Amino acid sequence: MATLSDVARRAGVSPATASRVINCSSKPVTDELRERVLAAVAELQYVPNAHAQLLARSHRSAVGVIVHDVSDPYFAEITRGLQRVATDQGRLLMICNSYRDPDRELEYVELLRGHQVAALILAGSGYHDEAFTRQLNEKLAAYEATGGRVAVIGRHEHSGDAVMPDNRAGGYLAGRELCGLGHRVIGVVAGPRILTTTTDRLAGLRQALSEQGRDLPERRIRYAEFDRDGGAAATARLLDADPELTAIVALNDSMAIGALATLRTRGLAVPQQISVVGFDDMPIARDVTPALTTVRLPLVHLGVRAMSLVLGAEVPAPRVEVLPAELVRRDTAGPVPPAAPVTARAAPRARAGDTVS
Amino acid sequence: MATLSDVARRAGVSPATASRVINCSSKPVTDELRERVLAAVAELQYVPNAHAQLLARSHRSAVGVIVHDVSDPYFAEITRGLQRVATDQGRLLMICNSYRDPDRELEYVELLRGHQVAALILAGSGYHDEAFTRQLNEKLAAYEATGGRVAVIGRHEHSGDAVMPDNRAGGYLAGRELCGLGHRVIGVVAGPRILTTTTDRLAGLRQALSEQGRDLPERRIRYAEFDRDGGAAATARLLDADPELTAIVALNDSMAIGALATLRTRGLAVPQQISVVGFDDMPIARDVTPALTTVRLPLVHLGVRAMSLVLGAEVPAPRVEVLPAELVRRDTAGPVPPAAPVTARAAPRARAGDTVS
DNA sequence: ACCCCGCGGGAAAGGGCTTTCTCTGCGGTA
DNA sequence: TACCGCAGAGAAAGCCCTTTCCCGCGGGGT
Repeated sequence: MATLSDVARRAGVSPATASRVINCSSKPVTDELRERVLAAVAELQYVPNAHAQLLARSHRSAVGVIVHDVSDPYFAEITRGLQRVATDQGRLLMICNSYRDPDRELEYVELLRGHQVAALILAGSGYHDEAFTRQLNEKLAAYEATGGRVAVIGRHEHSGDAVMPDNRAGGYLAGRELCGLGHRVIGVVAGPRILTTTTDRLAGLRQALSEQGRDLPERRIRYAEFDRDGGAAATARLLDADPELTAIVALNDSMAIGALATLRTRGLAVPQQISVVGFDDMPIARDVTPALTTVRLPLVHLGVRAMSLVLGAEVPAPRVEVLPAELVRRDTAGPVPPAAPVTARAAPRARAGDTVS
Repeated sequence: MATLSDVARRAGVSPATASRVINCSSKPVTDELRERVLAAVAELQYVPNAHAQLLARSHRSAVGVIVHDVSDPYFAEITRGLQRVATDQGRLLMICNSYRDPDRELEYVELLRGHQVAALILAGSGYHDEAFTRQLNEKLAAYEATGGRVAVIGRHEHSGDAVMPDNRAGGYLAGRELCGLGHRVIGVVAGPRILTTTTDRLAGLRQALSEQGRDLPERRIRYAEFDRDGGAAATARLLDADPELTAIVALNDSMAIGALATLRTRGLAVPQQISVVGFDDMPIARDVTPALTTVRLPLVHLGVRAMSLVLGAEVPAPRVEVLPAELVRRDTAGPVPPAAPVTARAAPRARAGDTVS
């Protein structure tokens, strides 16, 4: 790799001058030398060593982001919002996937700290895990003590800036909608119970039901991975255990899509025989058939706000912004059926698998 | 930020010793000193400055990846494959989105070079653009000249290692399938014509049709963005121009989903009135209704192979691996309808928009 | 004619780490 | 006892860049 002194030597100038030309420093350089340096850069295909630059410069520019999984549309949307603001300010984003592994999350905090990021954003659910939360907070505090800025999205554990989707209100909206449609026997396809997102959404749902004098017994909740296959499996278990079900709330849209797949396999018509409500309103929700009724979260905006907080002026008091959820009525939630033909749902209809050629 | 010398001072040892302990160097250190250093590290919450390390160490460890958009499932799957191999080898991945902007792609090559990545992987379609291709090749050549490894996925422009999905064969499979089902009037919902992926897939399709003595006139092709909305719009234009259509090939699954949305809006039954074949077999393909018949590409494997090539031993001759496509028959492609009721398809049926509360 | 100022350029000091080289002091061998 | 070798620790030389500090020189003011 060509270095700055290679360029300087070739141009017949000192490294200092070469550096000044390359970085468009305010210090004036005569046109002739400038030309020579630029020519040398082009000939040698010189690219400054970013690590040396970051070491020599004092100010930190990159921002670290830890999400559960960028390829999950929920985080993809949030990340889009983060990117937008970061790009506007000429910041580089370092995105890390924790894959919902708390240990990996801790490691990434260290890693990003080591990479001298100016700020750190943690997106995704928190964990009901005392020990982990304490460790994380220690690490974040240590980072903040050295001037790093931190914001979290959708998790309460951190004491600093936070942007929160209103998960509880969203759960409440889903519950109220189904109650309004007359549903009394509602099952829940939930994410891992260790995630605060799961419990927050459940709490809102529970509140809506209890306002109608109904409760949500644990046997009508199935916990599984927060993805399509988790939703499909949980739905199957729910149906097996409770054939009376007239509605299912899935705690995110991926799980809802899995639920729809299971219902289709079992020949249950949505929403005629059973209703489904999802959560998040990810882009695909409108494209499944029937289109998914779901709770919309302003995902992109969540990212925009978090990045703005973290790159904005430092304020004494930590800021917590709660962004509202809203119900999006599409085609998977309908009135409770007059009488559910119990026999139909007990017998899974075989569905032809994919054929591949 | 605490530095190594802070740690050393606190432990009462030299920076050299501290470094050796922290990096588990092969040089022996007495247990007592080791203890002291470790204690100091913990107390100071010391994290090594990654940039200083990369500067001091000679060997490069990170790998750079340039994709069009990680949140696009096509690239998300490829990236999953890349990650898997990289993680196994303890490599950090730097992932950059070019958003299909050639200039940004060029910039990212520089950026990653500046970050001293050990290897560079470019995934996604190439461009039919002489000037750009030449520039890119120059930059890549310069990088390789300094010991960098390069591999491309799904693009021909680079002369070195490459992993290619068999786009042409995939297009052929889609065409043959529809011909076999009796379709004669086939429309194509295509991505941007500047992308080689588009033209390769089209070429295969064209070949399949011509083997049946049919051709694929340009008026039955609509080029649009390679995403859901592009597919929806292109399908609308296609239907308006050619009501005789009995089948549509979408050149990727996102576009196919857009196509299905448009067909649903217009009240056209799939596959009874019109068939649809997608491309890529992204995970959501099996979950739309009807489930999408599509051409499967081994996306994860594409990533696995590319990373393996680039991290494996250097060989004199550049390697080109072509990974096969296969047809996945689901529910969107059926036999050509006996007689198409032309009137039905000319009149778009209004569809209720989402209602939000 | 002299002094001072300011401009354009270079020398050199870091920035935080790794690693080679050097040094000290110990145990073992002849 | 004298010498060699080696283990374990530190000193110091980079890695590549930025930036401050300093110096020489030419032009304007008096």
